[in-house]
Amino acid sequence: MTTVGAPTLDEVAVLAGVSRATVSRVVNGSPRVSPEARQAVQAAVDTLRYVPNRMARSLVTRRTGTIALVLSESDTQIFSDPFFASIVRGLSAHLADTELHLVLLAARDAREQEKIGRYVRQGHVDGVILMSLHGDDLLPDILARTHVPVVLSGRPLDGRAVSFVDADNAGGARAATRHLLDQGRRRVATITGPLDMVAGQDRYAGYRDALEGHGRAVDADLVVEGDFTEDGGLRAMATLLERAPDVDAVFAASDPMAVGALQALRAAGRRVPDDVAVVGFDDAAVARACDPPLTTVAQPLEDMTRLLLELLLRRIEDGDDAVESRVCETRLVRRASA
Amino acid sequence: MTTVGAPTLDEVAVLAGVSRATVSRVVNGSPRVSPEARQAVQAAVDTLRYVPNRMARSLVTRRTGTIALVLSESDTQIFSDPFFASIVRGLSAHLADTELHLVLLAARDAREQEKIGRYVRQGHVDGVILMSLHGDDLLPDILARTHVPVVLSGRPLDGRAVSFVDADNAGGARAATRHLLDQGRRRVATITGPLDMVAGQDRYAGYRDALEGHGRAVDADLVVEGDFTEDGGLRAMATLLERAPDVDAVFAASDPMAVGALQALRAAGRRVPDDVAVVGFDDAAVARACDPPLTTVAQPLEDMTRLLLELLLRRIEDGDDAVESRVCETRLVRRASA
DNA sequence: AGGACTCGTGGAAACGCTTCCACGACCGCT
DNA sequence: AGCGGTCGTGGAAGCGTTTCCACGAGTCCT
Repeated sequence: MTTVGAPTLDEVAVLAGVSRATVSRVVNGSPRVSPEARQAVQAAVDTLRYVPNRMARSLVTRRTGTIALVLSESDTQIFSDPFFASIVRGLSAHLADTELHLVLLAARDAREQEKIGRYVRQGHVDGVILMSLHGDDLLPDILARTHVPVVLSGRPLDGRAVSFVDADNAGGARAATRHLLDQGRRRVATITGPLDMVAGQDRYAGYRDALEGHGRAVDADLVVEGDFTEDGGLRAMATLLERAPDVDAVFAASDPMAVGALQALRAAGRRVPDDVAVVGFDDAAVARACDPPLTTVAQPLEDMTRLLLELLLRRIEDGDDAVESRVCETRLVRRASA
Repeated sequence: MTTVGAPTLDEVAVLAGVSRATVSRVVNGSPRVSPEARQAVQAAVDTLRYVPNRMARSLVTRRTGTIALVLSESDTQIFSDPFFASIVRGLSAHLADTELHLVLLAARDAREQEKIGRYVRQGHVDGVILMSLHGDDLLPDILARTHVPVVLSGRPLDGRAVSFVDADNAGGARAATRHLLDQGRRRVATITGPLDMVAGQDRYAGYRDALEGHGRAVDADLVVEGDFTEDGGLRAMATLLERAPDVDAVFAASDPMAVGALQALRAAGRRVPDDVAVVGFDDAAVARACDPPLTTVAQPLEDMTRLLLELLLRRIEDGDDAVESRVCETRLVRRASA
């Protein structure tokens, strides 16, 4: 028994003068161990710097102690979205005092998605949280075949039966648009998200709802599709100003796009909110920092990440396939831009 | 032998009418298998949808087939840095046709860093690539104790003996600054990166070098510390304009900061490059897209990620502790901003 | 024709852990 | 005093692989 590699349970057992079984019990915090034995084992663990071998443990427990957040985005662009960063932060925070680890997996194309599928099927993780689904996304199907619990961040596009947690995107967009209409704005435009994404669709639907609720028709000139990025927002606003110079309000489906719109408006010499009112979505940090500060729609990120984890962990624990989902209320945050 | 869980080697063996050993051999592509046996096994694998259990395999091979990219950044802010996204993209691309998986691990505080240390020590990964080190970073020490191969993206701050791959930051900054001086600019400022990061320090050092090479002293009024973000760049440029209204050139240590500077300059009514020339660093996508397009310093990302992987994989294969490092040349890309 | 190969194959040990089961020792009760 | 309990403990089986070793059947040489 040389001490070349990492120390094993046996070595600890020998040093502590007990059996492997007892060491295992101590390491796993079983109550059925005498104080003396426990202490001897602890000492041995410390002097040997023993760390259980995860592979060996997983082989018998069928648990890895890690869950994956998988991002399926053609571009690596998603990284720059503050919403994504918030989700990561929220999940990490909730996991902080558990022994569950969070790993991020990114797939840019179909090949990488297949690779992630293999990774999951091979048993590297206990469950996965899936984010950012475009219309043509293969991952839900790939993962469904793995029999590993999955919960989506965001409603699935095709209404399939999976667990998910989402914000009330339509409701938030409706509130935002209504806020603009209630101010007496006559030409309320929108910069939508990508319309092959649910969040893009739902926020656009909310915009339409609000308009129709005020007895207005949707004017195609006032709708431009964006891509959730600041740069996309800038370009979209420029297009809008060209197509409809009389625009006096705009609902951008994300804060970065709203910030981009702000820049385009400044470049065009329009004052915000006097000439054009702007509302964003997400209540990202940038919404507070920009000039003027953005009126925006806040999502309860704390709650959403907690629910995401609750749903996933319950499915992992119980091993059932019950699908369950939650939709969280949004809140309009009024600042200077509208 | 019920088929409740995932199928095992045994089940495949029985179905194919061979032994476990043979199945293992064909699954692992050993040449010492007869064509008939191979075919029978393949068929069985296909009908059973057999996927080897990674835990069991790792237990004996001591390999997990995954490497980690760990990000140690107090903020989740690093996600929004295009340089980070490029590294991820490069690594994924190089790994695409291997069976090695890349997972991302993020640590925001000391506690999460310890947790990552445990994750690694438990044997979840074969090696780690460590990114974005601040001065007070604990991770190199934590990881050193795990005996898992580590290579740093970026020179270590304290000159410790570890493998790393870095761009010639000082050289790039020197070239950028020289480019400005050679145009006859008299008041060349810099917006530095965080000075507790190596990239921040080295790029600042290159700026000083170039200045001194031209027989100029560094003017403290012309040096403002930024944080690599666009917003930080905007604020820094504003400070610069206030402290030194006669500034006629600025070297920003990252493209996002340069873009921020561009905005501040536009807001202040300065023309670029006529009144003030601007040079960035990284040659991010945004450098091409902004107005005017940025002159910037390109790093050979393709090479850097390839080297990162080469160094790491060699250490994994050979199991040696040889430290080795590479510094890659940068290249000045001239566009309209300077 | 017989020995020395190579080649494909299967049995079995090993990887490091958890957990079932059995077994003594001790307790408090009747 | 004897009996049923609880409690702490150790032995051993088992998780799904890989891989060493041995073995029989060919093949090729002298």
